[in-house]
Amino acid sequence: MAIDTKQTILDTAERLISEKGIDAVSLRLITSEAKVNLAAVHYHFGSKEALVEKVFQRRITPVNQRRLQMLDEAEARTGGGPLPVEDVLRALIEPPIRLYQADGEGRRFVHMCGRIYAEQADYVQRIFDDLFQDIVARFSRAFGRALPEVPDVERAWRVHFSVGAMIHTMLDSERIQRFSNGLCDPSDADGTIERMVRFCSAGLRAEVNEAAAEAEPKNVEVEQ
Amino acid sequence: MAIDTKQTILDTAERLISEKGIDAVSLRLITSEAKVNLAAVHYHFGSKEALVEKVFQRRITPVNQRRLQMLDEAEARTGGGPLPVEDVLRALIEPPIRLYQADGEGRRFVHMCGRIYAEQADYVQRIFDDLFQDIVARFSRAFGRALPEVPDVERAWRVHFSVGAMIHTMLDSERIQRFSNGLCDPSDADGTIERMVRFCSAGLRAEVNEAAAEAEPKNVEVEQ
DNA sequence: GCACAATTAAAACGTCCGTTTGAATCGTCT
DNA sequence: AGACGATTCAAACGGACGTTTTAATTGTGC
Repeated sequence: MAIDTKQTILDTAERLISEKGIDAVSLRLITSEAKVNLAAVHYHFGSKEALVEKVFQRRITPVNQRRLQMLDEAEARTGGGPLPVEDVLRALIEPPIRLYQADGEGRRFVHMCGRIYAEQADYVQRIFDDLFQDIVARFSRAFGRALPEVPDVERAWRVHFSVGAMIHTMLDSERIQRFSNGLCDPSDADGTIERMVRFCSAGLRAEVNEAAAEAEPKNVEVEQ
Repeated sequence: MAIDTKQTILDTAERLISEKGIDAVSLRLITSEAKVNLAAVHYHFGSKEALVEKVFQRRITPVNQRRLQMLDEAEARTGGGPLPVEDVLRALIEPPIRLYQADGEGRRFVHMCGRIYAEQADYVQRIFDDLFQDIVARFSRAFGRALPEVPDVERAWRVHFSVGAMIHTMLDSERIQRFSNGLCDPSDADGTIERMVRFCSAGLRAEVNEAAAEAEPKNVEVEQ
């Protein structure tokens, strides 16, 4: 049946890509493990690129929807008052990390997400940027509201660092277990989320280094 | 002349890998841009893997030496007293980031470093782990000395987050320029370093969430 | 039950890859 | 000058890849 073939390909591709990366996984490997014909990928998806996009989009869409929903809820909770930066961070971090704990499927996706973010191929970058355009815009504004006392430049850098901590944890959650001699348990989603929120909120709210801030005001062209 | 060929291959490979990633760069591309014969790679290096290792090792070795040297200096400065976490962070972060500002070569290497760290192939992971074994050990101890009040588990997580911020900045330094509409200048090494140190030190020193810390003490097997 | 579209199947296509081969060339020393 | 190791070169090898083609099979509406 068609739907089963399509689903099986998607599931198998997701699993293999999350384990090995996009380049290292051939269509022949995917189709042989999925027990479907090699040509089925092109029949159902058109190309490997389109398959990769579908695999990624299928999972990231609900994650990003949940992110926006949590941000909406956080903003609704505050009314017009100050927006706690912890809430913004949680909205950004919790949906993907929570998946890691959920089941094997979720864990696979989180790995794949990190892998894809780190991927260098142009078409992957394009897929990524397309799917994250709204998220970037909404969260940039939210962090601005949550941290009005932090200058724009500093805030942009610190959000960048926070995203780095998140991506790195998603991509490399096993490495921390190895490097910490098993002390840290990356499958503890609640703990991971709370620790990351704690770490990033402290970093985001740190006092601004005045010396560095004053050294900055050379005119910077704002593009686009 | 032999040395020139070898150097040219190394330089060209470094440039191309930093731009496109390992998998996306073929030996044919490297040798054609370097204007040397295809077989020269195998003559001088033995294999593509060995070339990649050499390319990476050539640059990372002095970086890691400088890191250890800065850590030594920081520890010498304190005598037996408390070790400022900012000094440890600076020893970790400054050597690679400083390269970014230095010249085109350095910038290329920093990109490549981020790319390689994110690479999924097994042999790349092996190269990386080999070259970083000492660094991991020394810095783990240094962070322990600098943050005795932070429990081991929390500190391991926070160092992991800090490394994530660093890797992400090394890998994706252009993305912050784009996302911040040109506000942030990744070629300002001093600013980048100070901001990252500020961010990470605040995160590393944040108060430990007691609820999370108390939820933790299930017995965790320490492997190896 | 038949016609027709949707799907699956097997095989081949052309391309690019890392690697190897064997001869030609270069540099250096006697 | 001649010999010999070091290096360069053109060419080919075998394999893997994404994609395409063409035929067989299946499912569905009349």
